[in-house]
Amino acid sequence: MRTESRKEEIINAAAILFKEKGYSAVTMRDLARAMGIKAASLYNHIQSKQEILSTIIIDLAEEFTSGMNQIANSDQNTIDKLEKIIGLHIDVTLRNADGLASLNNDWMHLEEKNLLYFEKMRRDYEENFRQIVINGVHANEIKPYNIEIIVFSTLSTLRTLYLWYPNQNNIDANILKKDMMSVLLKGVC
Amino acid sequence: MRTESRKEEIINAAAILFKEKGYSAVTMRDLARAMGIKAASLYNHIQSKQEILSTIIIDLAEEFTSGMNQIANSDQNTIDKLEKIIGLHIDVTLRNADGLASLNNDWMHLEEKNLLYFEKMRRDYEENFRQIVINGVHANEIKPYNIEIIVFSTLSTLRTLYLWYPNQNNIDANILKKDMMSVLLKGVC
DNA sequence: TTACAAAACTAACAATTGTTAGTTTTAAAT
DNA sequence: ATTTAAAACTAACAATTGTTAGTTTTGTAA
Repeated sequence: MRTESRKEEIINAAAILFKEKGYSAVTMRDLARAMGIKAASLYNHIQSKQEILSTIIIDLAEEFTSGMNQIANSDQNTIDKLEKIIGLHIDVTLRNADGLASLNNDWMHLEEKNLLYFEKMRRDYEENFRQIVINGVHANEIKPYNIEIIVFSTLSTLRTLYLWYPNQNNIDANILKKDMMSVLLKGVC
Repeated sequence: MRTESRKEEIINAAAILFKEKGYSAVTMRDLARAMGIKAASLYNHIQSKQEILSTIIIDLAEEFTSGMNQIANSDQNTIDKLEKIIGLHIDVTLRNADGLASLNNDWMHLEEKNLLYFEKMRRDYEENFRQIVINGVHANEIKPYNIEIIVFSTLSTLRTLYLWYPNQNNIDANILKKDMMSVLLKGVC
């Protein structure tokens, strides 16, 4: 197993702290304390607090972008695509739940350039999702409810997984995927 | 129409700023600038930055608590109760979407006493919700999926309404309630 | 043992933070 | 016109912020 570099250790520790209190409330001295070193020592490994944030968020956003593009460009039916999207969110959540907190709550603290890049990726992701739902309605695979409400309610659940899943002990990822499909698509009553 | 006091104006302005950047990233000078006065002048109306945050969050949490208690103690069937809960979230979101951002993202910055009070209200709210779902399953009104997944996916959507609803121009509240019921309960395919 | 790079340290900085004290302005009631 | 309370102001504070400069320690390869 690949041992993580000191820089990666710092970024992971930062993600945990950012999850607990948000980017702005975490000081470099907090982060240093969590690493067992002094704040100035962090700068042997990272360039700035901002670099930590953008690494966490942009890496995750690119992961979602890449995953979504593959799914959207595939020739599966709507239900299969939605299943793949749910799987994507569950996989990313399992691998990096802490980072997802920053992506969801601290993206607005990215500096200009990365902020624009992030916002474009998020817009594109949502647009891909919306098109899949629209196609599903046209193909009679999805009920003709208000598109925006379907997109919003589904995405809001998937985006919030990071808050919930780490607290559920031993729900197997595959069982979760199956149940999440049922609840999100087939309804509960 | 009741004119709002200067203190209420400050709290409303603060809620908007907290929504945009989070509690920790908003300075008293930011807030003063938004009000068109100097930072020190704010203290003629409020006691502290912390008081602003706790007013925003605790008022909203008590509103949810009171609404949920009425619903949980009523003798309606499960579906009607869920409909009332959805209505509660939509009503609160319509009235104070900005404040809900703080409730969702900045509750951890409450000081000890209010933090414990808030966490208890949130626990009780969730437990009430869970019991309603459990009773619904027993009464065969709700499909016997994993309870935690039903509770999580529904609540995550309702909690995130504040991000989405203000951006939808003129979706009537009653239509939204009806569609949200359909999507959350009857499924989309 | 020496050499060297990685990674820690101490000390300090300029800027920003929430907040206080004391004073002046504004506007309505007498 | 005078009084009074509300609401603004200026000036300053002590603490905390992200970050830099320069130095010392640590561990590994030659």
